[in-house]
Amino acid sequence: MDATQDKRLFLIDAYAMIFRGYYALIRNPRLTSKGLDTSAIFGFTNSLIELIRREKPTHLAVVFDVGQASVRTEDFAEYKANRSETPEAIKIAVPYIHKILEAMHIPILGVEGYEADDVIGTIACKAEKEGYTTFMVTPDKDFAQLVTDKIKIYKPGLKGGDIEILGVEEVKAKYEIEDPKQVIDFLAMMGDAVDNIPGLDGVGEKTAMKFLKEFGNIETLLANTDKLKGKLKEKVEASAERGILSKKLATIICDVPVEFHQEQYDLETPDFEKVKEVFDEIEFRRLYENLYRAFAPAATETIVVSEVEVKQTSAGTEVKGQVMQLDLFANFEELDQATSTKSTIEHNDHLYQFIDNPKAQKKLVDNLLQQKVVCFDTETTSLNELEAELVGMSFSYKKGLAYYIPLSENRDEVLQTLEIFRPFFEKEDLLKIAHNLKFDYKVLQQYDITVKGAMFDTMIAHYLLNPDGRHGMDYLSEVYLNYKPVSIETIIGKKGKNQGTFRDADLRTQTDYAAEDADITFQLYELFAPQLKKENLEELFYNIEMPLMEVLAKMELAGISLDEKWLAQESVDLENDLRQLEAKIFELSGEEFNMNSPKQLGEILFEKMQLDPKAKKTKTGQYATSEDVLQKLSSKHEIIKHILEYRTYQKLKSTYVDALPSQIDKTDNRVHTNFSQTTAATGRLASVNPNLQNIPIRTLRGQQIRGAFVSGEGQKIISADYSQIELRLIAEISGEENMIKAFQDGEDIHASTAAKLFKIPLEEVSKTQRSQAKTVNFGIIYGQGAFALAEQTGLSRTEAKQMIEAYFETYPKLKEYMAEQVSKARQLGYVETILGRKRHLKDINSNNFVVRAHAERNAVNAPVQGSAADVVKIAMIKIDRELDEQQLKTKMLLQVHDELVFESPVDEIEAASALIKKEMEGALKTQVPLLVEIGTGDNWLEAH
DNA sequence: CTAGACACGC
DNA sequence: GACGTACGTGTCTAGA
Repeated sequence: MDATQDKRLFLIDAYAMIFRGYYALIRNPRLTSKGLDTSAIFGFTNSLIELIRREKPTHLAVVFDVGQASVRTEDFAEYKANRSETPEAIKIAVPYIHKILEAMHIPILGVEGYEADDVIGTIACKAEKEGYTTFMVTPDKDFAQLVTDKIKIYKPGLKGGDIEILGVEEVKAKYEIEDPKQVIDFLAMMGDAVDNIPGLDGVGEKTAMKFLKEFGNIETLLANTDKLKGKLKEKVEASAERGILSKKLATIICDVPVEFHQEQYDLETPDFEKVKEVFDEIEFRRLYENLYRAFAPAATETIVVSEVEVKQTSAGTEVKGQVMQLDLFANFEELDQATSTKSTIEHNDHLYQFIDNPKAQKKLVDNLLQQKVVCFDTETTSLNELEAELVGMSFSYKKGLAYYIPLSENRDEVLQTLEIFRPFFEKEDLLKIAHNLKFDYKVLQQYDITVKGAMFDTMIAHYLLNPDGRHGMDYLSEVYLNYKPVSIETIIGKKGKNQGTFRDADLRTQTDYAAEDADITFQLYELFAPQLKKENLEELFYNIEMPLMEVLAKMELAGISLDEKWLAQESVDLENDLRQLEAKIFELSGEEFNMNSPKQLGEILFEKMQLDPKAKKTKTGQYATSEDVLQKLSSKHEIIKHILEYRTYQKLKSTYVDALPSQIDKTDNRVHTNFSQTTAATGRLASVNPNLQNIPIRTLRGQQIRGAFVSGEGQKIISADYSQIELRLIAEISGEENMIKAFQDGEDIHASTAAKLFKIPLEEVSKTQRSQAKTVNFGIIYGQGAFALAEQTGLSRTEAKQMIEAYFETYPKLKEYMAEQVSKARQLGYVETILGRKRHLKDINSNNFVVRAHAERNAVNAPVQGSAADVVKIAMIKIDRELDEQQLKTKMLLQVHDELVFESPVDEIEAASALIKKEMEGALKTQVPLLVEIGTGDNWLEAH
């Protein structure tokens, strides 16, 4: 700003502002520190800083009344007597304010015997001759101060926003007068010129206005009282003296002995250190940051942030920070409310700020659109995306710098604000980072915003880097950034019925939390992105997991319909069956007990009934009563089969029949599961809330529950299943020709395996032999040993061992492959899938047999299970794209590891089925054909 | 409120 | 000689 062109002198009436600040604030909970009421200090200082920030004065001084105003001493006697005692807080405030002003290098003026008004008026007159525009900063509404055309009244608003600036023109217009000095006559008449001095009796605002027009000033009025009538005449004449006194007291004396040396008033940069000392003493935190911002270099909209140095040491990450020079919005006039809120500038490592002004928000978006990489985060009222209402959004594209956009409770207003941000979310070549992006994606989708283009989920990134670990942001921050973020629970309360929502928090708290999340996530991105590249995981990340995230989001939002009527009836039926079984069991055991307690059941079976003298116990000393244990006892007592049946029904009822209806979303009557992309270490998905990946299928009664998953009106369910995908993939990966050939010839793989194992023609394979071969096939996939095999097949240990040997003879490459995986794990510490998904096996060299054996089994299993997961994921992405491309309305609803479930309008079932089968079978180029079995029906059971 | 036992899926 | 298939989630009980 060029001072020679625009010389703006601000003169503050100190006591007036201190009083005003005090009275404005005492209505609020008191600002105290060390037991002192700091309202007056805060009110004044806050207004001062706000003034500097907004107006950028070139010159500034604060004027105090000093001593008795001797010029008016006599007149003051009565005037003062009517004043109430100065509040203690104001007496305390003055010395602190002096200290603050000194530290800020702001001149303190005052002339013995004169009021601040007089001093200001005199200086203003002198400054005018030097070409200044002078602003008298005062909360008073008397315009007697308007001693010259050049002076303006600057009346700061209570909350910083509603300032009022009154110059001559404004005053003339307001009072419809020629000479602004007439205002004092007006005020003297109605008694509003000086505190506690009433004006003329019987004269209010309207009468005063009339008198002003008729007589011009108070003296003329009083000289012509004969023109008045009745009571009014009497009253005015009687109170004439007071009116004159009032005018006299309010008239500014413009010849105070004070010089105006402009250089004395130059606004200088404060001594921040000193100010901070004072602020620290009275515990003003936010004010310091505001002060800092107020003095930030003007006229720049770019971020000037000094770099923060990060040092990795053995003790952890060391962050050395510099002060942020400036934020985005310095000198941005429209930004009324966009004050920075983070109080930790003393840490010098970050700047968090909220922006609630649409113009400023647009500015921010302009800025975001110029970035290549931006991190964002949404804050909502709920973790359930369907219920969640947006409370705010935060953005960060530079470490230590983040913005928070608070959003209205009114949905229409939120939609308006989101329109401003739409270009950001939709920009293709802008990498949008978030932690658990699927959540934000779904929430925004509910507001008609589709996040498009390049995306980066730091949670998924970490999952690929370390699939076994935890991936929560707080955890990652502590581990990788050595920083413990503000816990959400400190804001909204502990989990439970009394937990509030993010909306209940005040804006400053919201800003701190939300901005921090965006900042941290951005920093995690900076760490993880290069690591993904280094570990060759970029392809998997950008081409599989991130696109899959979108597919999953769509599936979850779609949900699936349930036959509630059937479930309700089934609940009743199951309950009846359970009560009958229970009665039977109690009768047989001769005692009533809690059937749902394995502990009680064990005691009944093994102590009271003595069904097995060598009963197995669990590690806690309880009797084991799991299914396999009971199964072996079934011949001993009739009660066992009832118990097993009871258990099955109890499970069906509690987990499915009763639980599922409670998960139905009220708005669309469908259940919306969540597919977790980061929990299964092998690369599989997991389904939660509810888990729709473990809906019964094996037992007849269990199967009926699948029947309750129904298609909507005019639609059918399509279910597509990979046939033996894991076995096919292990054949493929190991290059085992015998197995590959069997698959290529379309043989029944288990029968084929049995034929080879038992060296008999395929046609002669018995049911038992096929079943045994099947068990071995699965055992191989899981790295099972002879002992477990024997247990499952009923063979002896030796027989089982022989069978495994025979198996490896049949499929020699398989044996090789398994050994290779283990040795690869030993050397590299990890194994990987066909797409390079890694699983780290730190226990592979353990001396503990059990631990090591576990790791070895993982070494074999992880690539197989993981590769199968990869293939299904590829298929899902391709199907989603094709459906979109061909504009089909068929929707993917569920994924159950090797099965995909769709809902398809009746008229496109054939097209959709063909498309699905094609994409699934062609997901990966393999020697071994991938076979998909597909079916349709009115519900999931029929489709199978 | 947590750990353990159990049962469902692939 | 040990050793008991992988990966998950949800429900319930018991005990602190």
